[in-house]
Amino acid sequence: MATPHRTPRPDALTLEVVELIGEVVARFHADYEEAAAEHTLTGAQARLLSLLSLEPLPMRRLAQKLRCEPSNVTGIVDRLEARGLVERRPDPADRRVKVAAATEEGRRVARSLRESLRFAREPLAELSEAERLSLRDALRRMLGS
Amino acid sequence: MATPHRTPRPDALTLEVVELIGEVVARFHADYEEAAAEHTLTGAQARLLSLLSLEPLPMRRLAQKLRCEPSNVTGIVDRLEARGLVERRPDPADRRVKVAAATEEGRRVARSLRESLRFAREPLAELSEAERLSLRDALRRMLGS
DNA sequence: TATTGTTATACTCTATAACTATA
DNA sequence: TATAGTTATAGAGTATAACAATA
Repeated sequence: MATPHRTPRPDALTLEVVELIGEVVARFHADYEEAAAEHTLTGAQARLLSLLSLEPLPMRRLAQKLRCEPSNVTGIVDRLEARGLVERRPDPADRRVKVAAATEEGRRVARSLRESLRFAREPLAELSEAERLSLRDALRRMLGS
Repeated sequence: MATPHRTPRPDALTLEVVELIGEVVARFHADYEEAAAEHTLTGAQARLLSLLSLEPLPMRRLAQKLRCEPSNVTGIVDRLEARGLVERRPDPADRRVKVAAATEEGRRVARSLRESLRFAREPLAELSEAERLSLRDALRRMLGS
């Protein structure tokens, strides 16, 4: 066979970058979970609350954004609602829809959560502005945006 | 008060890079979970198996590497062992210790898992070699290595 | 006494399927 | 009929505490 691999085997540089990204991902996640825990939130709760702190969303949309089944969203919103961080509102246009929205307190917690994310400061602080710019451009191109 | 913030508020560029890293993290995770699911593994099982495909490790060390409690490792190894992907070996030097090791089949699955990680190819393929080099350097510095 | 791994327990997240109330 | 949200269910991950075997 002339082409033993359907897709090209990544070169050494690519493999190293993948490895490094894996480490960054692990550190980012650990930081995020830790910051959530400091606010007595689980990671899933923190992610949902962060989304709602930007704009209210129907349950269905939340499930899409969180890449999970709609039935899971019910429980997560239930728990946040029980703590007064989120509320469910009716949608006047479609009475089947429930729009989840962060409360004042919910937005406060989301802001505090965002600011306690050390990842924004520590590892990035190691980089010069030029490095941050080139990092930004590389990430943008990777994400195809 | 002269200094209203204990830590400096990140500038706009830093915030954008954090945002982008968040997206990369999300995509990486989604890819990883999907690749694991294709092998009928959960994310946690895939991570543990990947670790063991490099070298056998005592249960305690596994917990440290996975950043979780040792009691959790018991269950994950149980499930992988039931499928013949991992085995527990005694440690001759300390009879309290059990060393988890990937079986031949486990290493095969780990290799297949690694190769099915699209993240290694698709987003990085968008970058030129020079961009990958500068991305590597930035990531290295962020991780302090 | 301290440490390793396990068990028991309780909670959360997750997907699947069935249900309800709307559309 | 189709859709939005919920409920019921079961499996998996997680932390905590208590335990047995070994150091």
